[in-house]
Amino acid sequence: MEYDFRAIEQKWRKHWAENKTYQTVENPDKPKYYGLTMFPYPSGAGLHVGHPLGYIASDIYARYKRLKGFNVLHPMGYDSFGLPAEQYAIQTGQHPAITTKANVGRYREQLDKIGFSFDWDREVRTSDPNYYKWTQWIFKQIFESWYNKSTDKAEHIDTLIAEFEKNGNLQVSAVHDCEIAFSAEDWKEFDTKKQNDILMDYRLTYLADSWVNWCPALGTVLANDEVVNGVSERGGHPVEQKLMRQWSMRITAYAERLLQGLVELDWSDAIKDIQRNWIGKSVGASVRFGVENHENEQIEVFTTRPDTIFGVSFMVLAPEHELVSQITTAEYKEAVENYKKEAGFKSERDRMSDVKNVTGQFTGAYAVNPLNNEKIPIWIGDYVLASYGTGAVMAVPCGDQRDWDFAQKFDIPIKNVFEGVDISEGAYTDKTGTITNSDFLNGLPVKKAIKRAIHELEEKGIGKSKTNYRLRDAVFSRQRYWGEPFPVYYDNGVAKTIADEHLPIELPEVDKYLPTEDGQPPLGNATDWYWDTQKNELTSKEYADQSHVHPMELNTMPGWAGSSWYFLRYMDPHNETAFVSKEKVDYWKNVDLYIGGAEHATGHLLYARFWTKFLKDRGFINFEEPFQKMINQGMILGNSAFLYVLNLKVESKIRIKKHFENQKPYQVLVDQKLLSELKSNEGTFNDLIEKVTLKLKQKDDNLSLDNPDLKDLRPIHINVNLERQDGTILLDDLSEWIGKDFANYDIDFIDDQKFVLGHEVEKMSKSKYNVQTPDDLVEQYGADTLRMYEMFLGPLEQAKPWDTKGINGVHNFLRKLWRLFHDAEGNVKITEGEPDKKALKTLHKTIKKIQEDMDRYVFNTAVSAFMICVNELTEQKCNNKAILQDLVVLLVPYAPHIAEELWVKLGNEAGTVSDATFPEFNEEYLVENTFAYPVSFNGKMRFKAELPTNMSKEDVEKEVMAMEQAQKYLEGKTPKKVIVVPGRIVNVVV
RNA sequence: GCGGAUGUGGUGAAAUUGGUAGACACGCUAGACUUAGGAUCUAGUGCCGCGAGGUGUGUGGGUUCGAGUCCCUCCAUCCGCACCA
Repeated sequence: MEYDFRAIEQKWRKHWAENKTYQTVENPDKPKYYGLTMFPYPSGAGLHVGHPLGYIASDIYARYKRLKGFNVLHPMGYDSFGLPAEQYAIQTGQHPAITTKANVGRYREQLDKIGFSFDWDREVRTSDPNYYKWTQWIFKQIFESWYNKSTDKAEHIDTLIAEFEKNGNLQVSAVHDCEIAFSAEDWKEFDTKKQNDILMDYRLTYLADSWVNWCPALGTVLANDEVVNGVSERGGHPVEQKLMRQWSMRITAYAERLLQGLVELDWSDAIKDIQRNWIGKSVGASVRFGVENHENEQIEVFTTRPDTIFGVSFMVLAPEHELVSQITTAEYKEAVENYKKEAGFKSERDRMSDVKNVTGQFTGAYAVNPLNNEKIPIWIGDYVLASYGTGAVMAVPCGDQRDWDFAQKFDIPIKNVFEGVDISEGAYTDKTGTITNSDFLNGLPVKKAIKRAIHELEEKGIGKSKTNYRLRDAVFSRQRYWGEPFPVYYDNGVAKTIADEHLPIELPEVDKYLPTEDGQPPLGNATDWYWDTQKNELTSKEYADQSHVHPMELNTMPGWAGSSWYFLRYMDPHNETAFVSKEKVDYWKNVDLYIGGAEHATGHLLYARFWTKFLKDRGFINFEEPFQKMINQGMILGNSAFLYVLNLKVESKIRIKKHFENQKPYQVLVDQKLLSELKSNEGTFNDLIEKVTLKLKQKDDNLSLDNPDLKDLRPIHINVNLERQDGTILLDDLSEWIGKDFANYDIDFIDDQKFVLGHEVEKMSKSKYNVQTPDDLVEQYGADTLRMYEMFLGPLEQAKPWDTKGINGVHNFLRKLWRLFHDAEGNVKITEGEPDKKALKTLHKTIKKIQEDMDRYVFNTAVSAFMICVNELTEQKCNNKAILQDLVVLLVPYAPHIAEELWVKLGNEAGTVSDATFPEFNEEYLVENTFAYPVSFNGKMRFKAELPTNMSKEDVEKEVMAMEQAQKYLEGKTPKKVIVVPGRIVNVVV
């Protein structure tokens, strides 16, 4: 019997499903292993071959851990709230829940075909009310918390209220936005509204008017990580800054811990660096400068170089800085206003691309350096950002290149505070050297000078040491329908949360998914979107005028809400009384291995860390990093196929109306073969032009080609699934696929009725017609082949082009494996008895290799090791049961279906191989008596010398030098030196 | 500009601690068998050369008996950040 993968795979998938082979139960007697892959957004396009890459690696590792005796949690679910389903709903009126359900069904079908060991009983979907009930609950916990800097953790808001009642906010050290100071007495005097407003400034999620990234095309605000180069990450739509009342998450409270926590994580440096960069910590000082003629005003600046404070020769404020209008003198009013206007017109994108161009405007005002009372001009300039630091810089042209450029452009004097450094050509930005011209800092090296300067500033009460972060609070509101509703209603403008027992607050039905006519989010279309505080239920807007009926929050939560904690829900997915039970989270703890894309570095991966730390602070879980080790799988790129269209402009001698229609380009279809000829040989191109011209003349004598040029060649994507093995596409397939437009192309210049395709590696995408689904490959080769092939492609982390050419090699390997167990007639042929030495060596070499590769998360070379093993056993004609049995177990993680089948053929109970024991490596079988020493002369390998492994260095040297070949390479000379590394190499230096 | 990653045959790649460069596979060449198949088997396959031999891991240099691996220089590609004070 041949290897019938279709029958085998179907049979075992059914067996696993029926017997719940992969159901996971908490078991305190076994060590736990939690392997997780980033759950997918179920898009309408289905899975392509890039998606399963990470899942396969994760599954292999999970199955491996299982063989190693671990109790394995390996779940899967869906990040099922999101924009595409909603956009589709807007277009078609189809409820996103329906689309989502259909897509999830398709994903599940595709995933099921690949033989994953997921425990599907633990599936979660973020759009499921039973799930988002707890997302809402966690939101409430965050709402009811503040960040206490003295304990360095989040605490319940009640502890803050108690403190306010006792001492006001005078002794509170919190991360907050509160701009007023008040005593206990003041607090008690405040009305409820005022108290709530103040608390809002302390809550870890808060409602505030903030500058947000507004994307008109998507009709929603976006978080900073969702904006890339000034346009939306999804769809590439323009984004503008807008002041809006929004929910935000006070992630900045965790900036330092998010930064420090990275140290302990086993993540790639790339991702850690991206997060560090995003958090953007800089240490320095804040200094207050006085303003001449404005005794009551001070300008606070942040600087990382307080040591250069005597080198300050001007000050620059952001155009939006609040003091600008106050301090600008009458003389400069108009110029300043004009500059502000101009700066305001520039989009963020323009400002970014226009870095080189220095602009600014003098305000007429002067600041006073608090250390030497020197008068310095105050400018405004758009290189200073309102949103970073204090929106003002003390400009030190000798030590900062941008300040230097600015001073140069506007002829502002440059003071040098660095000893023996030339600053005539540019600023000196190194943090080394000695400070001079700086009063008490003279003669100090930079580092000491920084400390000394801060000390002095603090002493004089004009500044203090300060740490600044680039990280901003994350906007948490989205003006969309398909997301978690907030469990919040507004009682006379005061945001109040709905009690836990009434959660989840389910998404209301709406008749359309667009914003309302007065510009409110889609939930504004819902009729039953009012909260009745007497009945404790949602009610209709008809009752809106009743005093106990209040409007609900109209925004929904962003996509990252549900994904910030999903890994916890898998532990206890059906719990109705808690988001996860204490016992279960204490057992499973955090994720041991997380596999997913690197593109979530500043989004999901940061937010999930933030929420985890928060949940730890509030005592709900006992760890503060969600993902201990992470591997970022590389993108699988598509291998796009191309044909080319040569557009030749047609010119008519007679310029009368009827000829205009002939003036559209004459299009010649060119394939790769013709293209190379055209490029390499000018004659071919001239030939072609001549022939085309002839054709035109036949049609109408007045027509000719206008400046034919090979540059007017345009590639067109061809569906890669129509490509044949030899890299061509048949005329019929092509014309059918392109459709009626095909008639416009002249194809006479290609022979054979088939077209040679050109290729280019690009991102896999529907629009490039280069998407390949796993389904076809599973159909053609089987899931085991697909699994092994995806691993065989190369290192997991690396981006690599998808190419099915090599898949035969892996498929052949499985067939060869199959033949090891069968005779020529296809009957099972396995012998009992003691295995021979050679076979044992092959097996144990393989065990060692697989073990080592798993330990360092390398999957491609493990596949090679299996191939080598089977090649050797085939050569040895080994069909010994003991050997084959261990081999089958080794193979379970990679090719579970065939392993199950062979396991049964070996006489074992069906369905038990997943819980077999990983074979023990035994060094003994690898011990050899002799070793073939490579003998090099001056580092060049010349020949090999087979010598006993236990031979001493001296004897090896003697033996080798006595050899005939050695004499040949010595050419009669005496060796200067002979290096012998026992069991490794011999190198002769001549 | 700053930070990170990667550069090895025709292709995907391997070389884990400085020790035989190209394992394994695809492709290709030649051959065997054959109820022509997307089957199996044998031999070959980095480049130059008939050959002995030479040469070879992006470039140039260095350390070393020995460098794909370590150090310095430069180049290319990709990713992230970018007037961050």
